[in-house]
Amino acid sequence: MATTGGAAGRPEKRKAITQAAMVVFGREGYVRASMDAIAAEAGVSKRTVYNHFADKETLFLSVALQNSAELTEKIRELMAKYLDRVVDLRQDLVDFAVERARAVLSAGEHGALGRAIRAEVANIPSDVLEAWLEAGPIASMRDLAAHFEALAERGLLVVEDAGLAAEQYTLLTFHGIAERSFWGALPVADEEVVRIATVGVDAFLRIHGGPAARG
Amino acid sequence: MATTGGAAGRPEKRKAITQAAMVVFGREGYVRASMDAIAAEAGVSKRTVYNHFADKETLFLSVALQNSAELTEKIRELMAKYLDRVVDLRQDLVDFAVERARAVLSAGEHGALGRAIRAEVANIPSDVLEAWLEAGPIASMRDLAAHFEALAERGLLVVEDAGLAAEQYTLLTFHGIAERSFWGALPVADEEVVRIATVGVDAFLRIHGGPAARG
DNA sequence: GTCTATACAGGGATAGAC
DNA sequence: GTCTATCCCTGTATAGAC
Repeated sequence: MATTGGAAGRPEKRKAITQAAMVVFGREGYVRASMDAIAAEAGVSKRTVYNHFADKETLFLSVALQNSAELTEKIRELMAKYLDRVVDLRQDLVDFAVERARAVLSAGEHGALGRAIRAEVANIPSDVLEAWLEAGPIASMRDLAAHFEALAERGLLVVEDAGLAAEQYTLLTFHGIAERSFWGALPVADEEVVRIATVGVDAFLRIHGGPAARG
Repeated sequence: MATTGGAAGRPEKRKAITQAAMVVFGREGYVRASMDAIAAEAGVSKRTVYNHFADKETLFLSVALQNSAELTEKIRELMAKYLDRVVDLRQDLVDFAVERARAVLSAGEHGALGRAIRAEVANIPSDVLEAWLEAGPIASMRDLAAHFEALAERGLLVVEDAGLAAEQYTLLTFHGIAERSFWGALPVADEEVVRIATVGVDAFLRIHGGPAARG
């Protein structure tokens, strides 16, 4: 399977194509999405799509990697906003959980494409899948672990293994929401998202809450 | 979308068709799977398949419901084995988590079809989806909650809300494994499954462990 | 010289006809 | 149980337009 896209043509067209591919792949899934529909969504001719990307699979893998990098960056910003200068740990952990769920599971380009990628995992070449994991979920988990380590140094958390704490926080908050919505395929009420995040954070703090967080 | 299958024809043929459909839908996913492949796998003619099921979608939804009921029953048996007469709570919770993950995420008929269903969630009519949830994940969660309530009465667990405890146990043990394997699409080493389950149970017991479980 | 528009070849799918 | 009508998709080719 080829994994690189061509480089010819105008860059603004290329951007329109990748953007359209995210929308259509996200909406229809890989198999159902047609190159005709992507070309139409991008407002370019199909020939132009094939001028930039060798074939359907190359286009898909390309936008998958791009999407995972963008999403990691977005989550990084959310961590900077909520976890860099923590004053109310519980509230900040809840807010971060809610906003992360919104970002990752949004019906918009990010969440929908992520679902399409997960559905195709068995058909993605392993080197590309590893690159996707590394640029996406693994990178975010590392970022979160680093923040938890900093919080532990302030006595707000007690963690032997910050990576493990990051995974448990993610399971208890994010995955509860992801499962309920089938990774964004079905809508979940906002109050429900907040409720799951709050309950999850409380459970997390029972495991890893530090002395400085009590009282 | 039709949701009922026809009733004509020999029952053993019908069973061969549903079995084959689980295998092929599980292996290929809904869109890629062809009715030809299902007929061949079942060892019947395609006409026979259409004689029992109106169309591809009807067949898929039918086996989805059947699969979820079977899986719920299997998990029920696992609970009876590990959670009915608990002597070593931690060990039994770990064993149940490992066996449940094996059952649900198995590469065989059960896990693979579950992945196909999850990938198609957005295209499944909501009444069928609700029936699937009710016969599957929701039923299992209720069963688990009932067991946790019994364990709480023995002082082995402390739970205000047994349903919540069941969900947190599931998140901390099962979903950690499900996520790592993309719901069974990728293999996960047996030791890794045991490790995740053990760490998850320890975290769960920090939240909900009762006085009778300590020492 | 890249883009649009369109048409076309080749393959495979569903669903129904015989 | 085979055979086939009809449709759709991928990827290429052939025109002309800015």
